[in-house]
Amino acid sequence: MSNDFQQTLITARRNLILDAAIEVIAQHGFQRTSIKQIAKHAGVADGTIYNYFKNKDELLHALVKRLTEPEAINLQQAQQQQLDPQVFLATEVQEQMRQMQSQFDVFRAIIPETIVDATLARSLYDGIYQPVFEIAECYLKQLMDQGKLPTGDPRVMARLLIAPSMGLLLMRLMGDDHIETAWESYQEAVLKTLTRTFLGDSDED
Amino acid sequence: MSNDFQQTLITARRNLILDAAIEVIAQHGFQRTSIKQIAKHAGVADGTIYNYFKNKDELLHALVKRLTEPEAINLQQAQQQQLDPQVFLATEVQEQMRQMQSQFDVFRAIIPETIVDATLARSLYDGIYQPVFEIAECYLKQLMDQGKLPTGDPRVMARLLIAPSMGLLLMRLMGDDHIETAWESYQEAVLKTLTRTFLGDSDED
Amino acid sequence: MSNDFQQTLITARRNLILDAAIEVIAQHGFQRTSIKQIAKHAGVADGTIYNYFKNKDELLHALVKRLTEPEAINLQQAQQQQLDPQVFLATEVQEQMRQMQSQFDVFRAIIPETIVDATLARSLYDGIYQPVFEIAECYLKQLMDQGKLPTGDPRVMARLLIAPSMGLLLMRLMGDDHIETAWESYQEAVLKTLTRTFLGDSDED
Amino acid sequence: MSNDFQQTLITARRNLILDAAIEVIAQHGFQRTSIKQIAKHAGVADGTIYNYFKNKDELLHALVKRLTEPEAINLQQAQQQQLDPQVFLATEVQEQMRQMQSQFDVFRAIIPETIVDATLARSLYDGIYQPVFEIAECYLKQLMDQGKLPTGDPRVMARLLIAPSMGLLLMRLMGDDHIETAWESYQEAVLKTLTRTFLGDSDED
DNA sequence: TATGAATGAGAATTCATTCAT
DNA sequence: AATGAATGAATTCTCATTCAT
Repeated sequence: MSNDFQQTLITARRNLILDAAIEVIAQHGFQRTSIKQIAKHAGVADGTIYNYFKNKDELLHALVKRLTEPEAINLQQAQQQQLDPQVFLATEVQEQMRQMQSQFDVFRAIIPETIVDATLARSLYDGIYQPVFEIAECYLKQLMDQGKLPTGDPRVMARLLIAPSMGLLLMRLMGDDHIETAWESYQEAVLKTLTRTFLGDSDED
Repeated sequence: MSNDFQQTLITARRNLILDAAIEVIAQHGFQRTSIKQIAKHAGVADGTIYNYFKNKDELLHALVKRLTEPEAINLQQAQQQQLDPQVFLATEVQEQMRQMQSQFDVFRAIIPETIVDATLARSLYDGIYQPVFEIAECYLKQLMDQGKLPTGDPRVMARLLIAPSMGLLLMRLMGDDHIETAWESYQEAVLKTLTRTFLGDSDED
Repeated sequence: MSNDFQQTLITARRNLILDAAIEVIAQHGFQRTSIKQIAKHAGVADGTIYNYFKNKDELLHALVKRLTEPEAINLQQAQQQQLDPQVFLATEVQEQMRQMQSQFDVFRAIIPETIVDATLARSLYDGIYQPVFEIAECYLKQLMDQGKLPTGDPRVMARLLIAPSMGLLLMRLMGDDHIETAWESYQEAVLKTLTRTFLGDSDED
Repeated sequence: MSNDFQQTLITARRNLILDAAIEVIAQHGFQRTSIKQIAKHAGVADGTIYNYFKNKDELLHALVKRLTEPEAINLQQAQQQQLDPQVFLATEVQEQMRQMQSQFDVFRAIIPETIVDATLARSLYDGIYQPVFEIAECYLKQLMDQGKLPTGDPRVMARLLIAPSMGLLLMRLMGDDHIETAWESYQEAVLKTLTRTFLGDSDED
């Protein structure tokens, strides 16, 4: 009883620290952010952070984990339904870009380290992109088999499906103001181009 | 005379250090790479590096500068010629991806810091992407005016032109093996999809 | 009544903690052992330890105290009896070495700190060695007066009486396997040499 | 040339740091002594110490090494000469106790950690005591074979040879003032008792 | 009384930078 | 110009101790 409550408190505090960490790290970068800064921002003592995370690196891994875990659900649903190609594409892309938008600071905090630390990269990759690839590859194969798509390497095509949004993310991370400001327009635009690319010259406005 | 020779020597040594820096930084990341490591890899003493660069950060800026300066040439050429749209696209994309391939380690070294340091990002952006955007935007406007392209925001479209290769770069940086291995196939594939997107269902090889 | 019972409980728990402390400290050394480790080993919470000991150092002093207090009895007995020299020697040495054997972990826990902390050293010295010295000095003087022993400084001789067993203890603490394994043989051997030294070329079994 | 000189300087500074370390550590104990204290005492910056020793523990190992290396010479000599038993004993004991006296602070610094850290103990043991034991055991066997000594386990006897001086060292480490003050008398006294023990009721003063 | 999360002082260690040679 | 030892600020992390529950 009190145990459950305790657990809730602990989880809450853990998340508090993670949220604080995201903000500061997104601003200054992981390596340039000290535990002291994170602690101060979270309103706790330095040592407290070590009650929740084994070390500074673990904090980053926890960020990746928190990012990858709950979102997975959305994908599973997409997988189970036998979707109309158009809907499939839309769902997939929208979901990707919606997450990039809502979790932008997390990506900003994580991605630079991800490029530098293979373990972290693998963690993020396995958590977010691998599943998408698998679904996409599977789906694309179906389309090819049904003759709705010209034959090609599904691995390549799956990656091309993700590439535009990833590219926009990277450019935004590198400070592209227009992408930052007009993210939603890009969301639409990407969907449009992908539709055209993968489903032929479709009829749209 | 002796002065010129001196200058050449100095430039050579500077580049020696930069090349060493790229290798080590690409492997371990900028923050995790110490001046000592770079110096050792370059075969000079720690202090020597400070004869060529004001401080560690300057080294990174020098990398960006060296990356942006000579390559600009390729773009200028593209700009001056009144190109056939198909050729324009091909040239642009190929050039982008060729550079990403040949300078991969530089990108690996630079980009994580770029995401974290706005000044650096600006430097890279202004040096590499802004010019491309300007040319592309300008070119796309022409196409629209000529009715060869449906109307749309040229800023968005220009960025969509770059996005796929940027996305592939990011995924490769994050350790995607297939992209690393089959970069050339992706180069072709990107060109194909962009052609289809921007120039309609074109005739492919 | 309930008070007495309470007191017993408290003493029991105190000893529980001390016993746990001995085990962990003997294994890792006092400074390298954290309160957390001791608490865990004792099956109590960190804070609980502070209900029984003012601070970490007090725990060590308590160990010394517990070691010195009850054992004193054995000495008193030795003192009161007018012993045959041979028996005196035997009793004294056996008792020393028996205690070293049975309380080895305590010595292992205490002695390193004892060397470093004068107060602690004094505590142990006054509790264990001083009394022995006093008895021994007194006894040796008697023997000299009776001409049974060549004249000499009783302080020196008393210390020489203890030195061999102390030396063996130290060597064992430093990891001498043979001494650890064959402690009993050493007990005999020490007795034999001391007999020869202090009581002349005696008749041995 | 300049290289040799450099090397000398480096060795000198290393020894400067070691000497400073001995003084401070002997006073407060290794764990309670911070690198800062040692650096201050040595008149160098904190970081400088890490130019000479990989970490704090290495400093301790260096102390042991410096203690064990040069002294070994004395033993080798003893080994090669076919000594008169009396002379052998005297040399051995004197050497031991002379070293304990002259290097007392080193022992004070080292021994507590030695008890707590098996690796360190092994290092000291192998460096100082093992050689003595080997020589002594070998020598004692000879004596036994020649019938000059009653038969017994040479391992035990060798250790009994060392035990008294070790015991005195320990007692002195634990703050025994008389031993500290009258070390030389103890040196003589130990020799006398060992002579009596191992060589029979010898004729002396 | 017992608990164990929070605290923050203090320790070891790293490393960019300087500067005497 | 090149060197590399010295520096000390800054960082991560530990852990004795406290205190609200």
